Amino acid sequence: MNVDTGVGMGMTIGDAAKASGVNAKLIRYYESIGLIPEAGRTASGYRVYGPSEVNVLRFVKRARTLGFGIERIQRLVGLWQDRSRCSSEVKRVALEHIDELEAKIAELAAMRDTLRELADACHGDERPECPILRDLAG
Amino acid sequence: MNVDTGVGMGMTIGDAAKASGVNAKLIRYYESIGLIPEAGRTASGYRVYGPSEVNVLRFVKRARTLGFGIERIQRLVGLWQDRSRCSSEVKRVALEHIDELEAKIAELAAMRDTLRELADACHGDERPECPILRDLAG
DNA sequence: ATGGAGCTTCCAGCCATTGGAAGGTCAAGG
DNA sequence: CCTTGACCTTCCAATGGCTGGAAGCTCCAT
Repeated sequence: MNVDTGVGMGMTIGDAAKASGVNAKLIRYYESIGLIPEAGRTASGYRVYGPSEVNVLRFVKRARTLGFGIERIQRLVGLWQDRSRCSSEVKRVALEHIDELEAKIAELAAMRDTLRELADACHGDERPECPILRDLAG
Repeated sequence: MNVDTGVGMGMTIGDAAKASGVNAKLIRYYESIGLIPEAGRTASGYRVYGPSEVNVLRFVKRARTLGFGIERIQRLVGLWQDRSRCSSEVKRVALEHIDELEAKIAELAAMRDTLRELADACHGDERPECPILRDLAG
């Protein structure tokens, strides 16, 4: 492969996957939903990636690791590539996400706390009597 | 409606929904995936529910509220209706779920902590410089 | 020339739900 | 008796963020 795009060596989707940590299937998916722009193609139809596309993929990967949803990542990529951005906009996106994380954490922690209490009260032996089931049965 | 099933009044799916807190659509779905047994039917094909079916629905609802997945709820319902169960089995199911909740909470909390640090370091003003984007860009 | 690795597209499934369309049924009011 | 409208039925599609597989094409080394 190694198609010369004029600004450096082009890599296949597999190479871009290795370089970015985003697997090939997912790269195609991201392209299909418009999260990343359509990749260039060789004459035979293979997608071609350069260093800057790989950087975008790495950015997306890191953002996903932090739990951002696709839509927000789209906004973040847009801001990242906008030299006249305000950091306040970026911060707002981050704070929104933090709020959602907090809400989810609180929800899960409430479940855990309730269950912990019920499990602590359960003898966990061969007898049928069980506070967990008593609670679930209302 | 009010079909006499011989053990009390039968209710429609809408009444069962109101009585259990599980909406009609979801009741049908639960039946379709085998979480709950197939409901009886009137001559004209309407599903019929009695008090014990409503109790199962309430049990399922409560278990979902505690975050249990469908498969585990199936096990819990089975144990609930098994008079020769061991409470240790119920407890094991609960503890498995607690472990998963803990893992998820830890994952989300790690995201939140990282983001909080980045957001705290971000000026959030009209300038483009932003630690959040710097982090994401690697 | 052949083999196999890698590329292409498309389709389907995961989880637990929700929404909608198209059509049948029931009870109340005129 | 007939209409209205609330309810019921089934089926199909979408959500988010992937993952897997099938069928077919291309590239490169042997």
